Amino acid sequence: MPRDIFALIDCNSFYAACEKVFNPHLIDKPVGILSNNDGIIVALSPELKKLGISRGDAAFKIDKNFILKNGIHLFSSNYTLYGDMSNRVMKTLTNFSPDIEIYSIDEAFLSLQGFEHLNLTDYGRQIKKTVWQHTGLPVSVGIGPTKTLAKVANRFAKKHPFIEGIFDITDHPDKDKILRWMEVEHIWGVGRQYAKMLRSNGIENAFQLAQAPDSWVLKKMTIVGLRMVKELRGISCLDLEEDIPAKKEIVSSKSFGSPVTELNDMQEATAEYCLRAVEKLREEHQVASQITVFITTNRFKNEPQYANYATARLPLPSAYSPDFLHAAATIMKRIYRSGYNYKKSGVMISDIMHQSKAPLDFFQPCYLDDKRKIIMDCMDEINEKMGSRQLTYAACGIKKTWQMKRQALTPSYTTSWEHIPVVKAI
DNA sequence: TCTGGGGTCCTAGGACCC
DNA sequence: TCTGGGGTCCTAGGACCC
Repeated sequence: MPRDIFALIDCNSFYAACEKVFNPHLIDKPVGILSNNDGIIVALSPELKKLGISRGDAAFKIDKNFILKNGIHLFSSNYTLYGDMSNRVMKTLTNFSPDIEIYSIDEAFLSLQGFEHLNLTDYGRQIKKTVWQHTGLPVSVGIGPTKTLAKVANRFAKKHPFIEGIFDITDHPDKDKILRWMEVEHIWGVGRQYAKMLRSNGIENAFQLAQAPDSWVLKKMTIVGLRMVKELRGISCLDLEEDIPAKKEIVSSKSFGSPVTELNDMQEATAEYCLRAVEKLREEHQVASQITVFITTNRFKNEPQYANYATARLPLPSAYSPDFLHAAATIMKRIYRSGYNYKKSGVMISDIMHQSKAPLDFFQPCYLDDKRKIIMDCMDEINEKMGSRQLTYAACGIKKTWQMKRQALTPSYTTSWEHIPVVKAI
């Protein structure tokens, strides 16, 4: 069995880079992308990082004069745009290997097994160049015998401009040195808690972690941690996952643009999230029979706090929006208490199965067995063509005082005819 | 004034059954 | 005084990822 070879391709500052593609005057400018409700910075261009801004900083805390003086541009997050750009990147990557795992919106693993006769660093360079030509997005390429080492190589490539964004750690003479350079908190699979634990046990970098005894790692970090440590040693434990597994739960939740106090508003907002969740369910051709609704106040505020949730089961698995809207409204009535400033609500759909496996029932209307599916398909099609929520339910309300703030949203350049960029002859 | 949203996996412990 | 033990299923909580 030949050993595995993985490449991890990762877009640099993805959200900020997407904005720059369609706003060329932003190139070399500090750009930041905001979370929902324009609350915090979730993505930043290198130029913004250099000014001392970090992921997680509150947007309003950045001084207005500082923004003007440094030519900083902050945008609301435009997931429609980023999702579409992501598809273009992934489509390009499929030209470079038949085996691809789309790991996140801005990352993919490729298997390069069978490509060993090539100079893989050159191949990585070709990948980078092609993605740039097709999309205008810069990527980094890390190559290694395990996914975890490919991640290490990718980070090394990103942090060392002189190697131009491509690094192959396989059989590299400085491998140990690089593992020593890799601090534990940056290893894939080590988060805040584990990093703290490891450091308090004198383990500060990937090299030291790779030396730790199996039994100790197993005890402290479960089987997941042990797999990761083996991968650092060059033993591949994580396979490429090419088939996108069916979702086991679907969540839709959002913070409100401003605090909500009334039951009616809570129900409307939650109906909106519920609708989105069931839409996602239908996109995957699935049905579900369980719904959970949760609500919470703002835990950062010094005021009375309340959080609650409850679950309901549908008599039969369904993907018919009104089934879920009805259940959600009933749950909300049960868990809502007046006298609080609510910050957020959400809907989780679980107990999911493919629609072809849904049981039928002679005595009750079933999703696939009557007009319900036809109505849903029709609604989805109209909304797809005419813009989302052209056709919706009154349960979602009209005033929508709770709607999130997005004051600096860029156009949907690639997915809306109205927003498509126009080239003008001068 | 702010502090996102959407997922997965693993483990421990309780309920229940035989 | 002693009050099994093993298996399965479910849930909550904790860790991680982007």
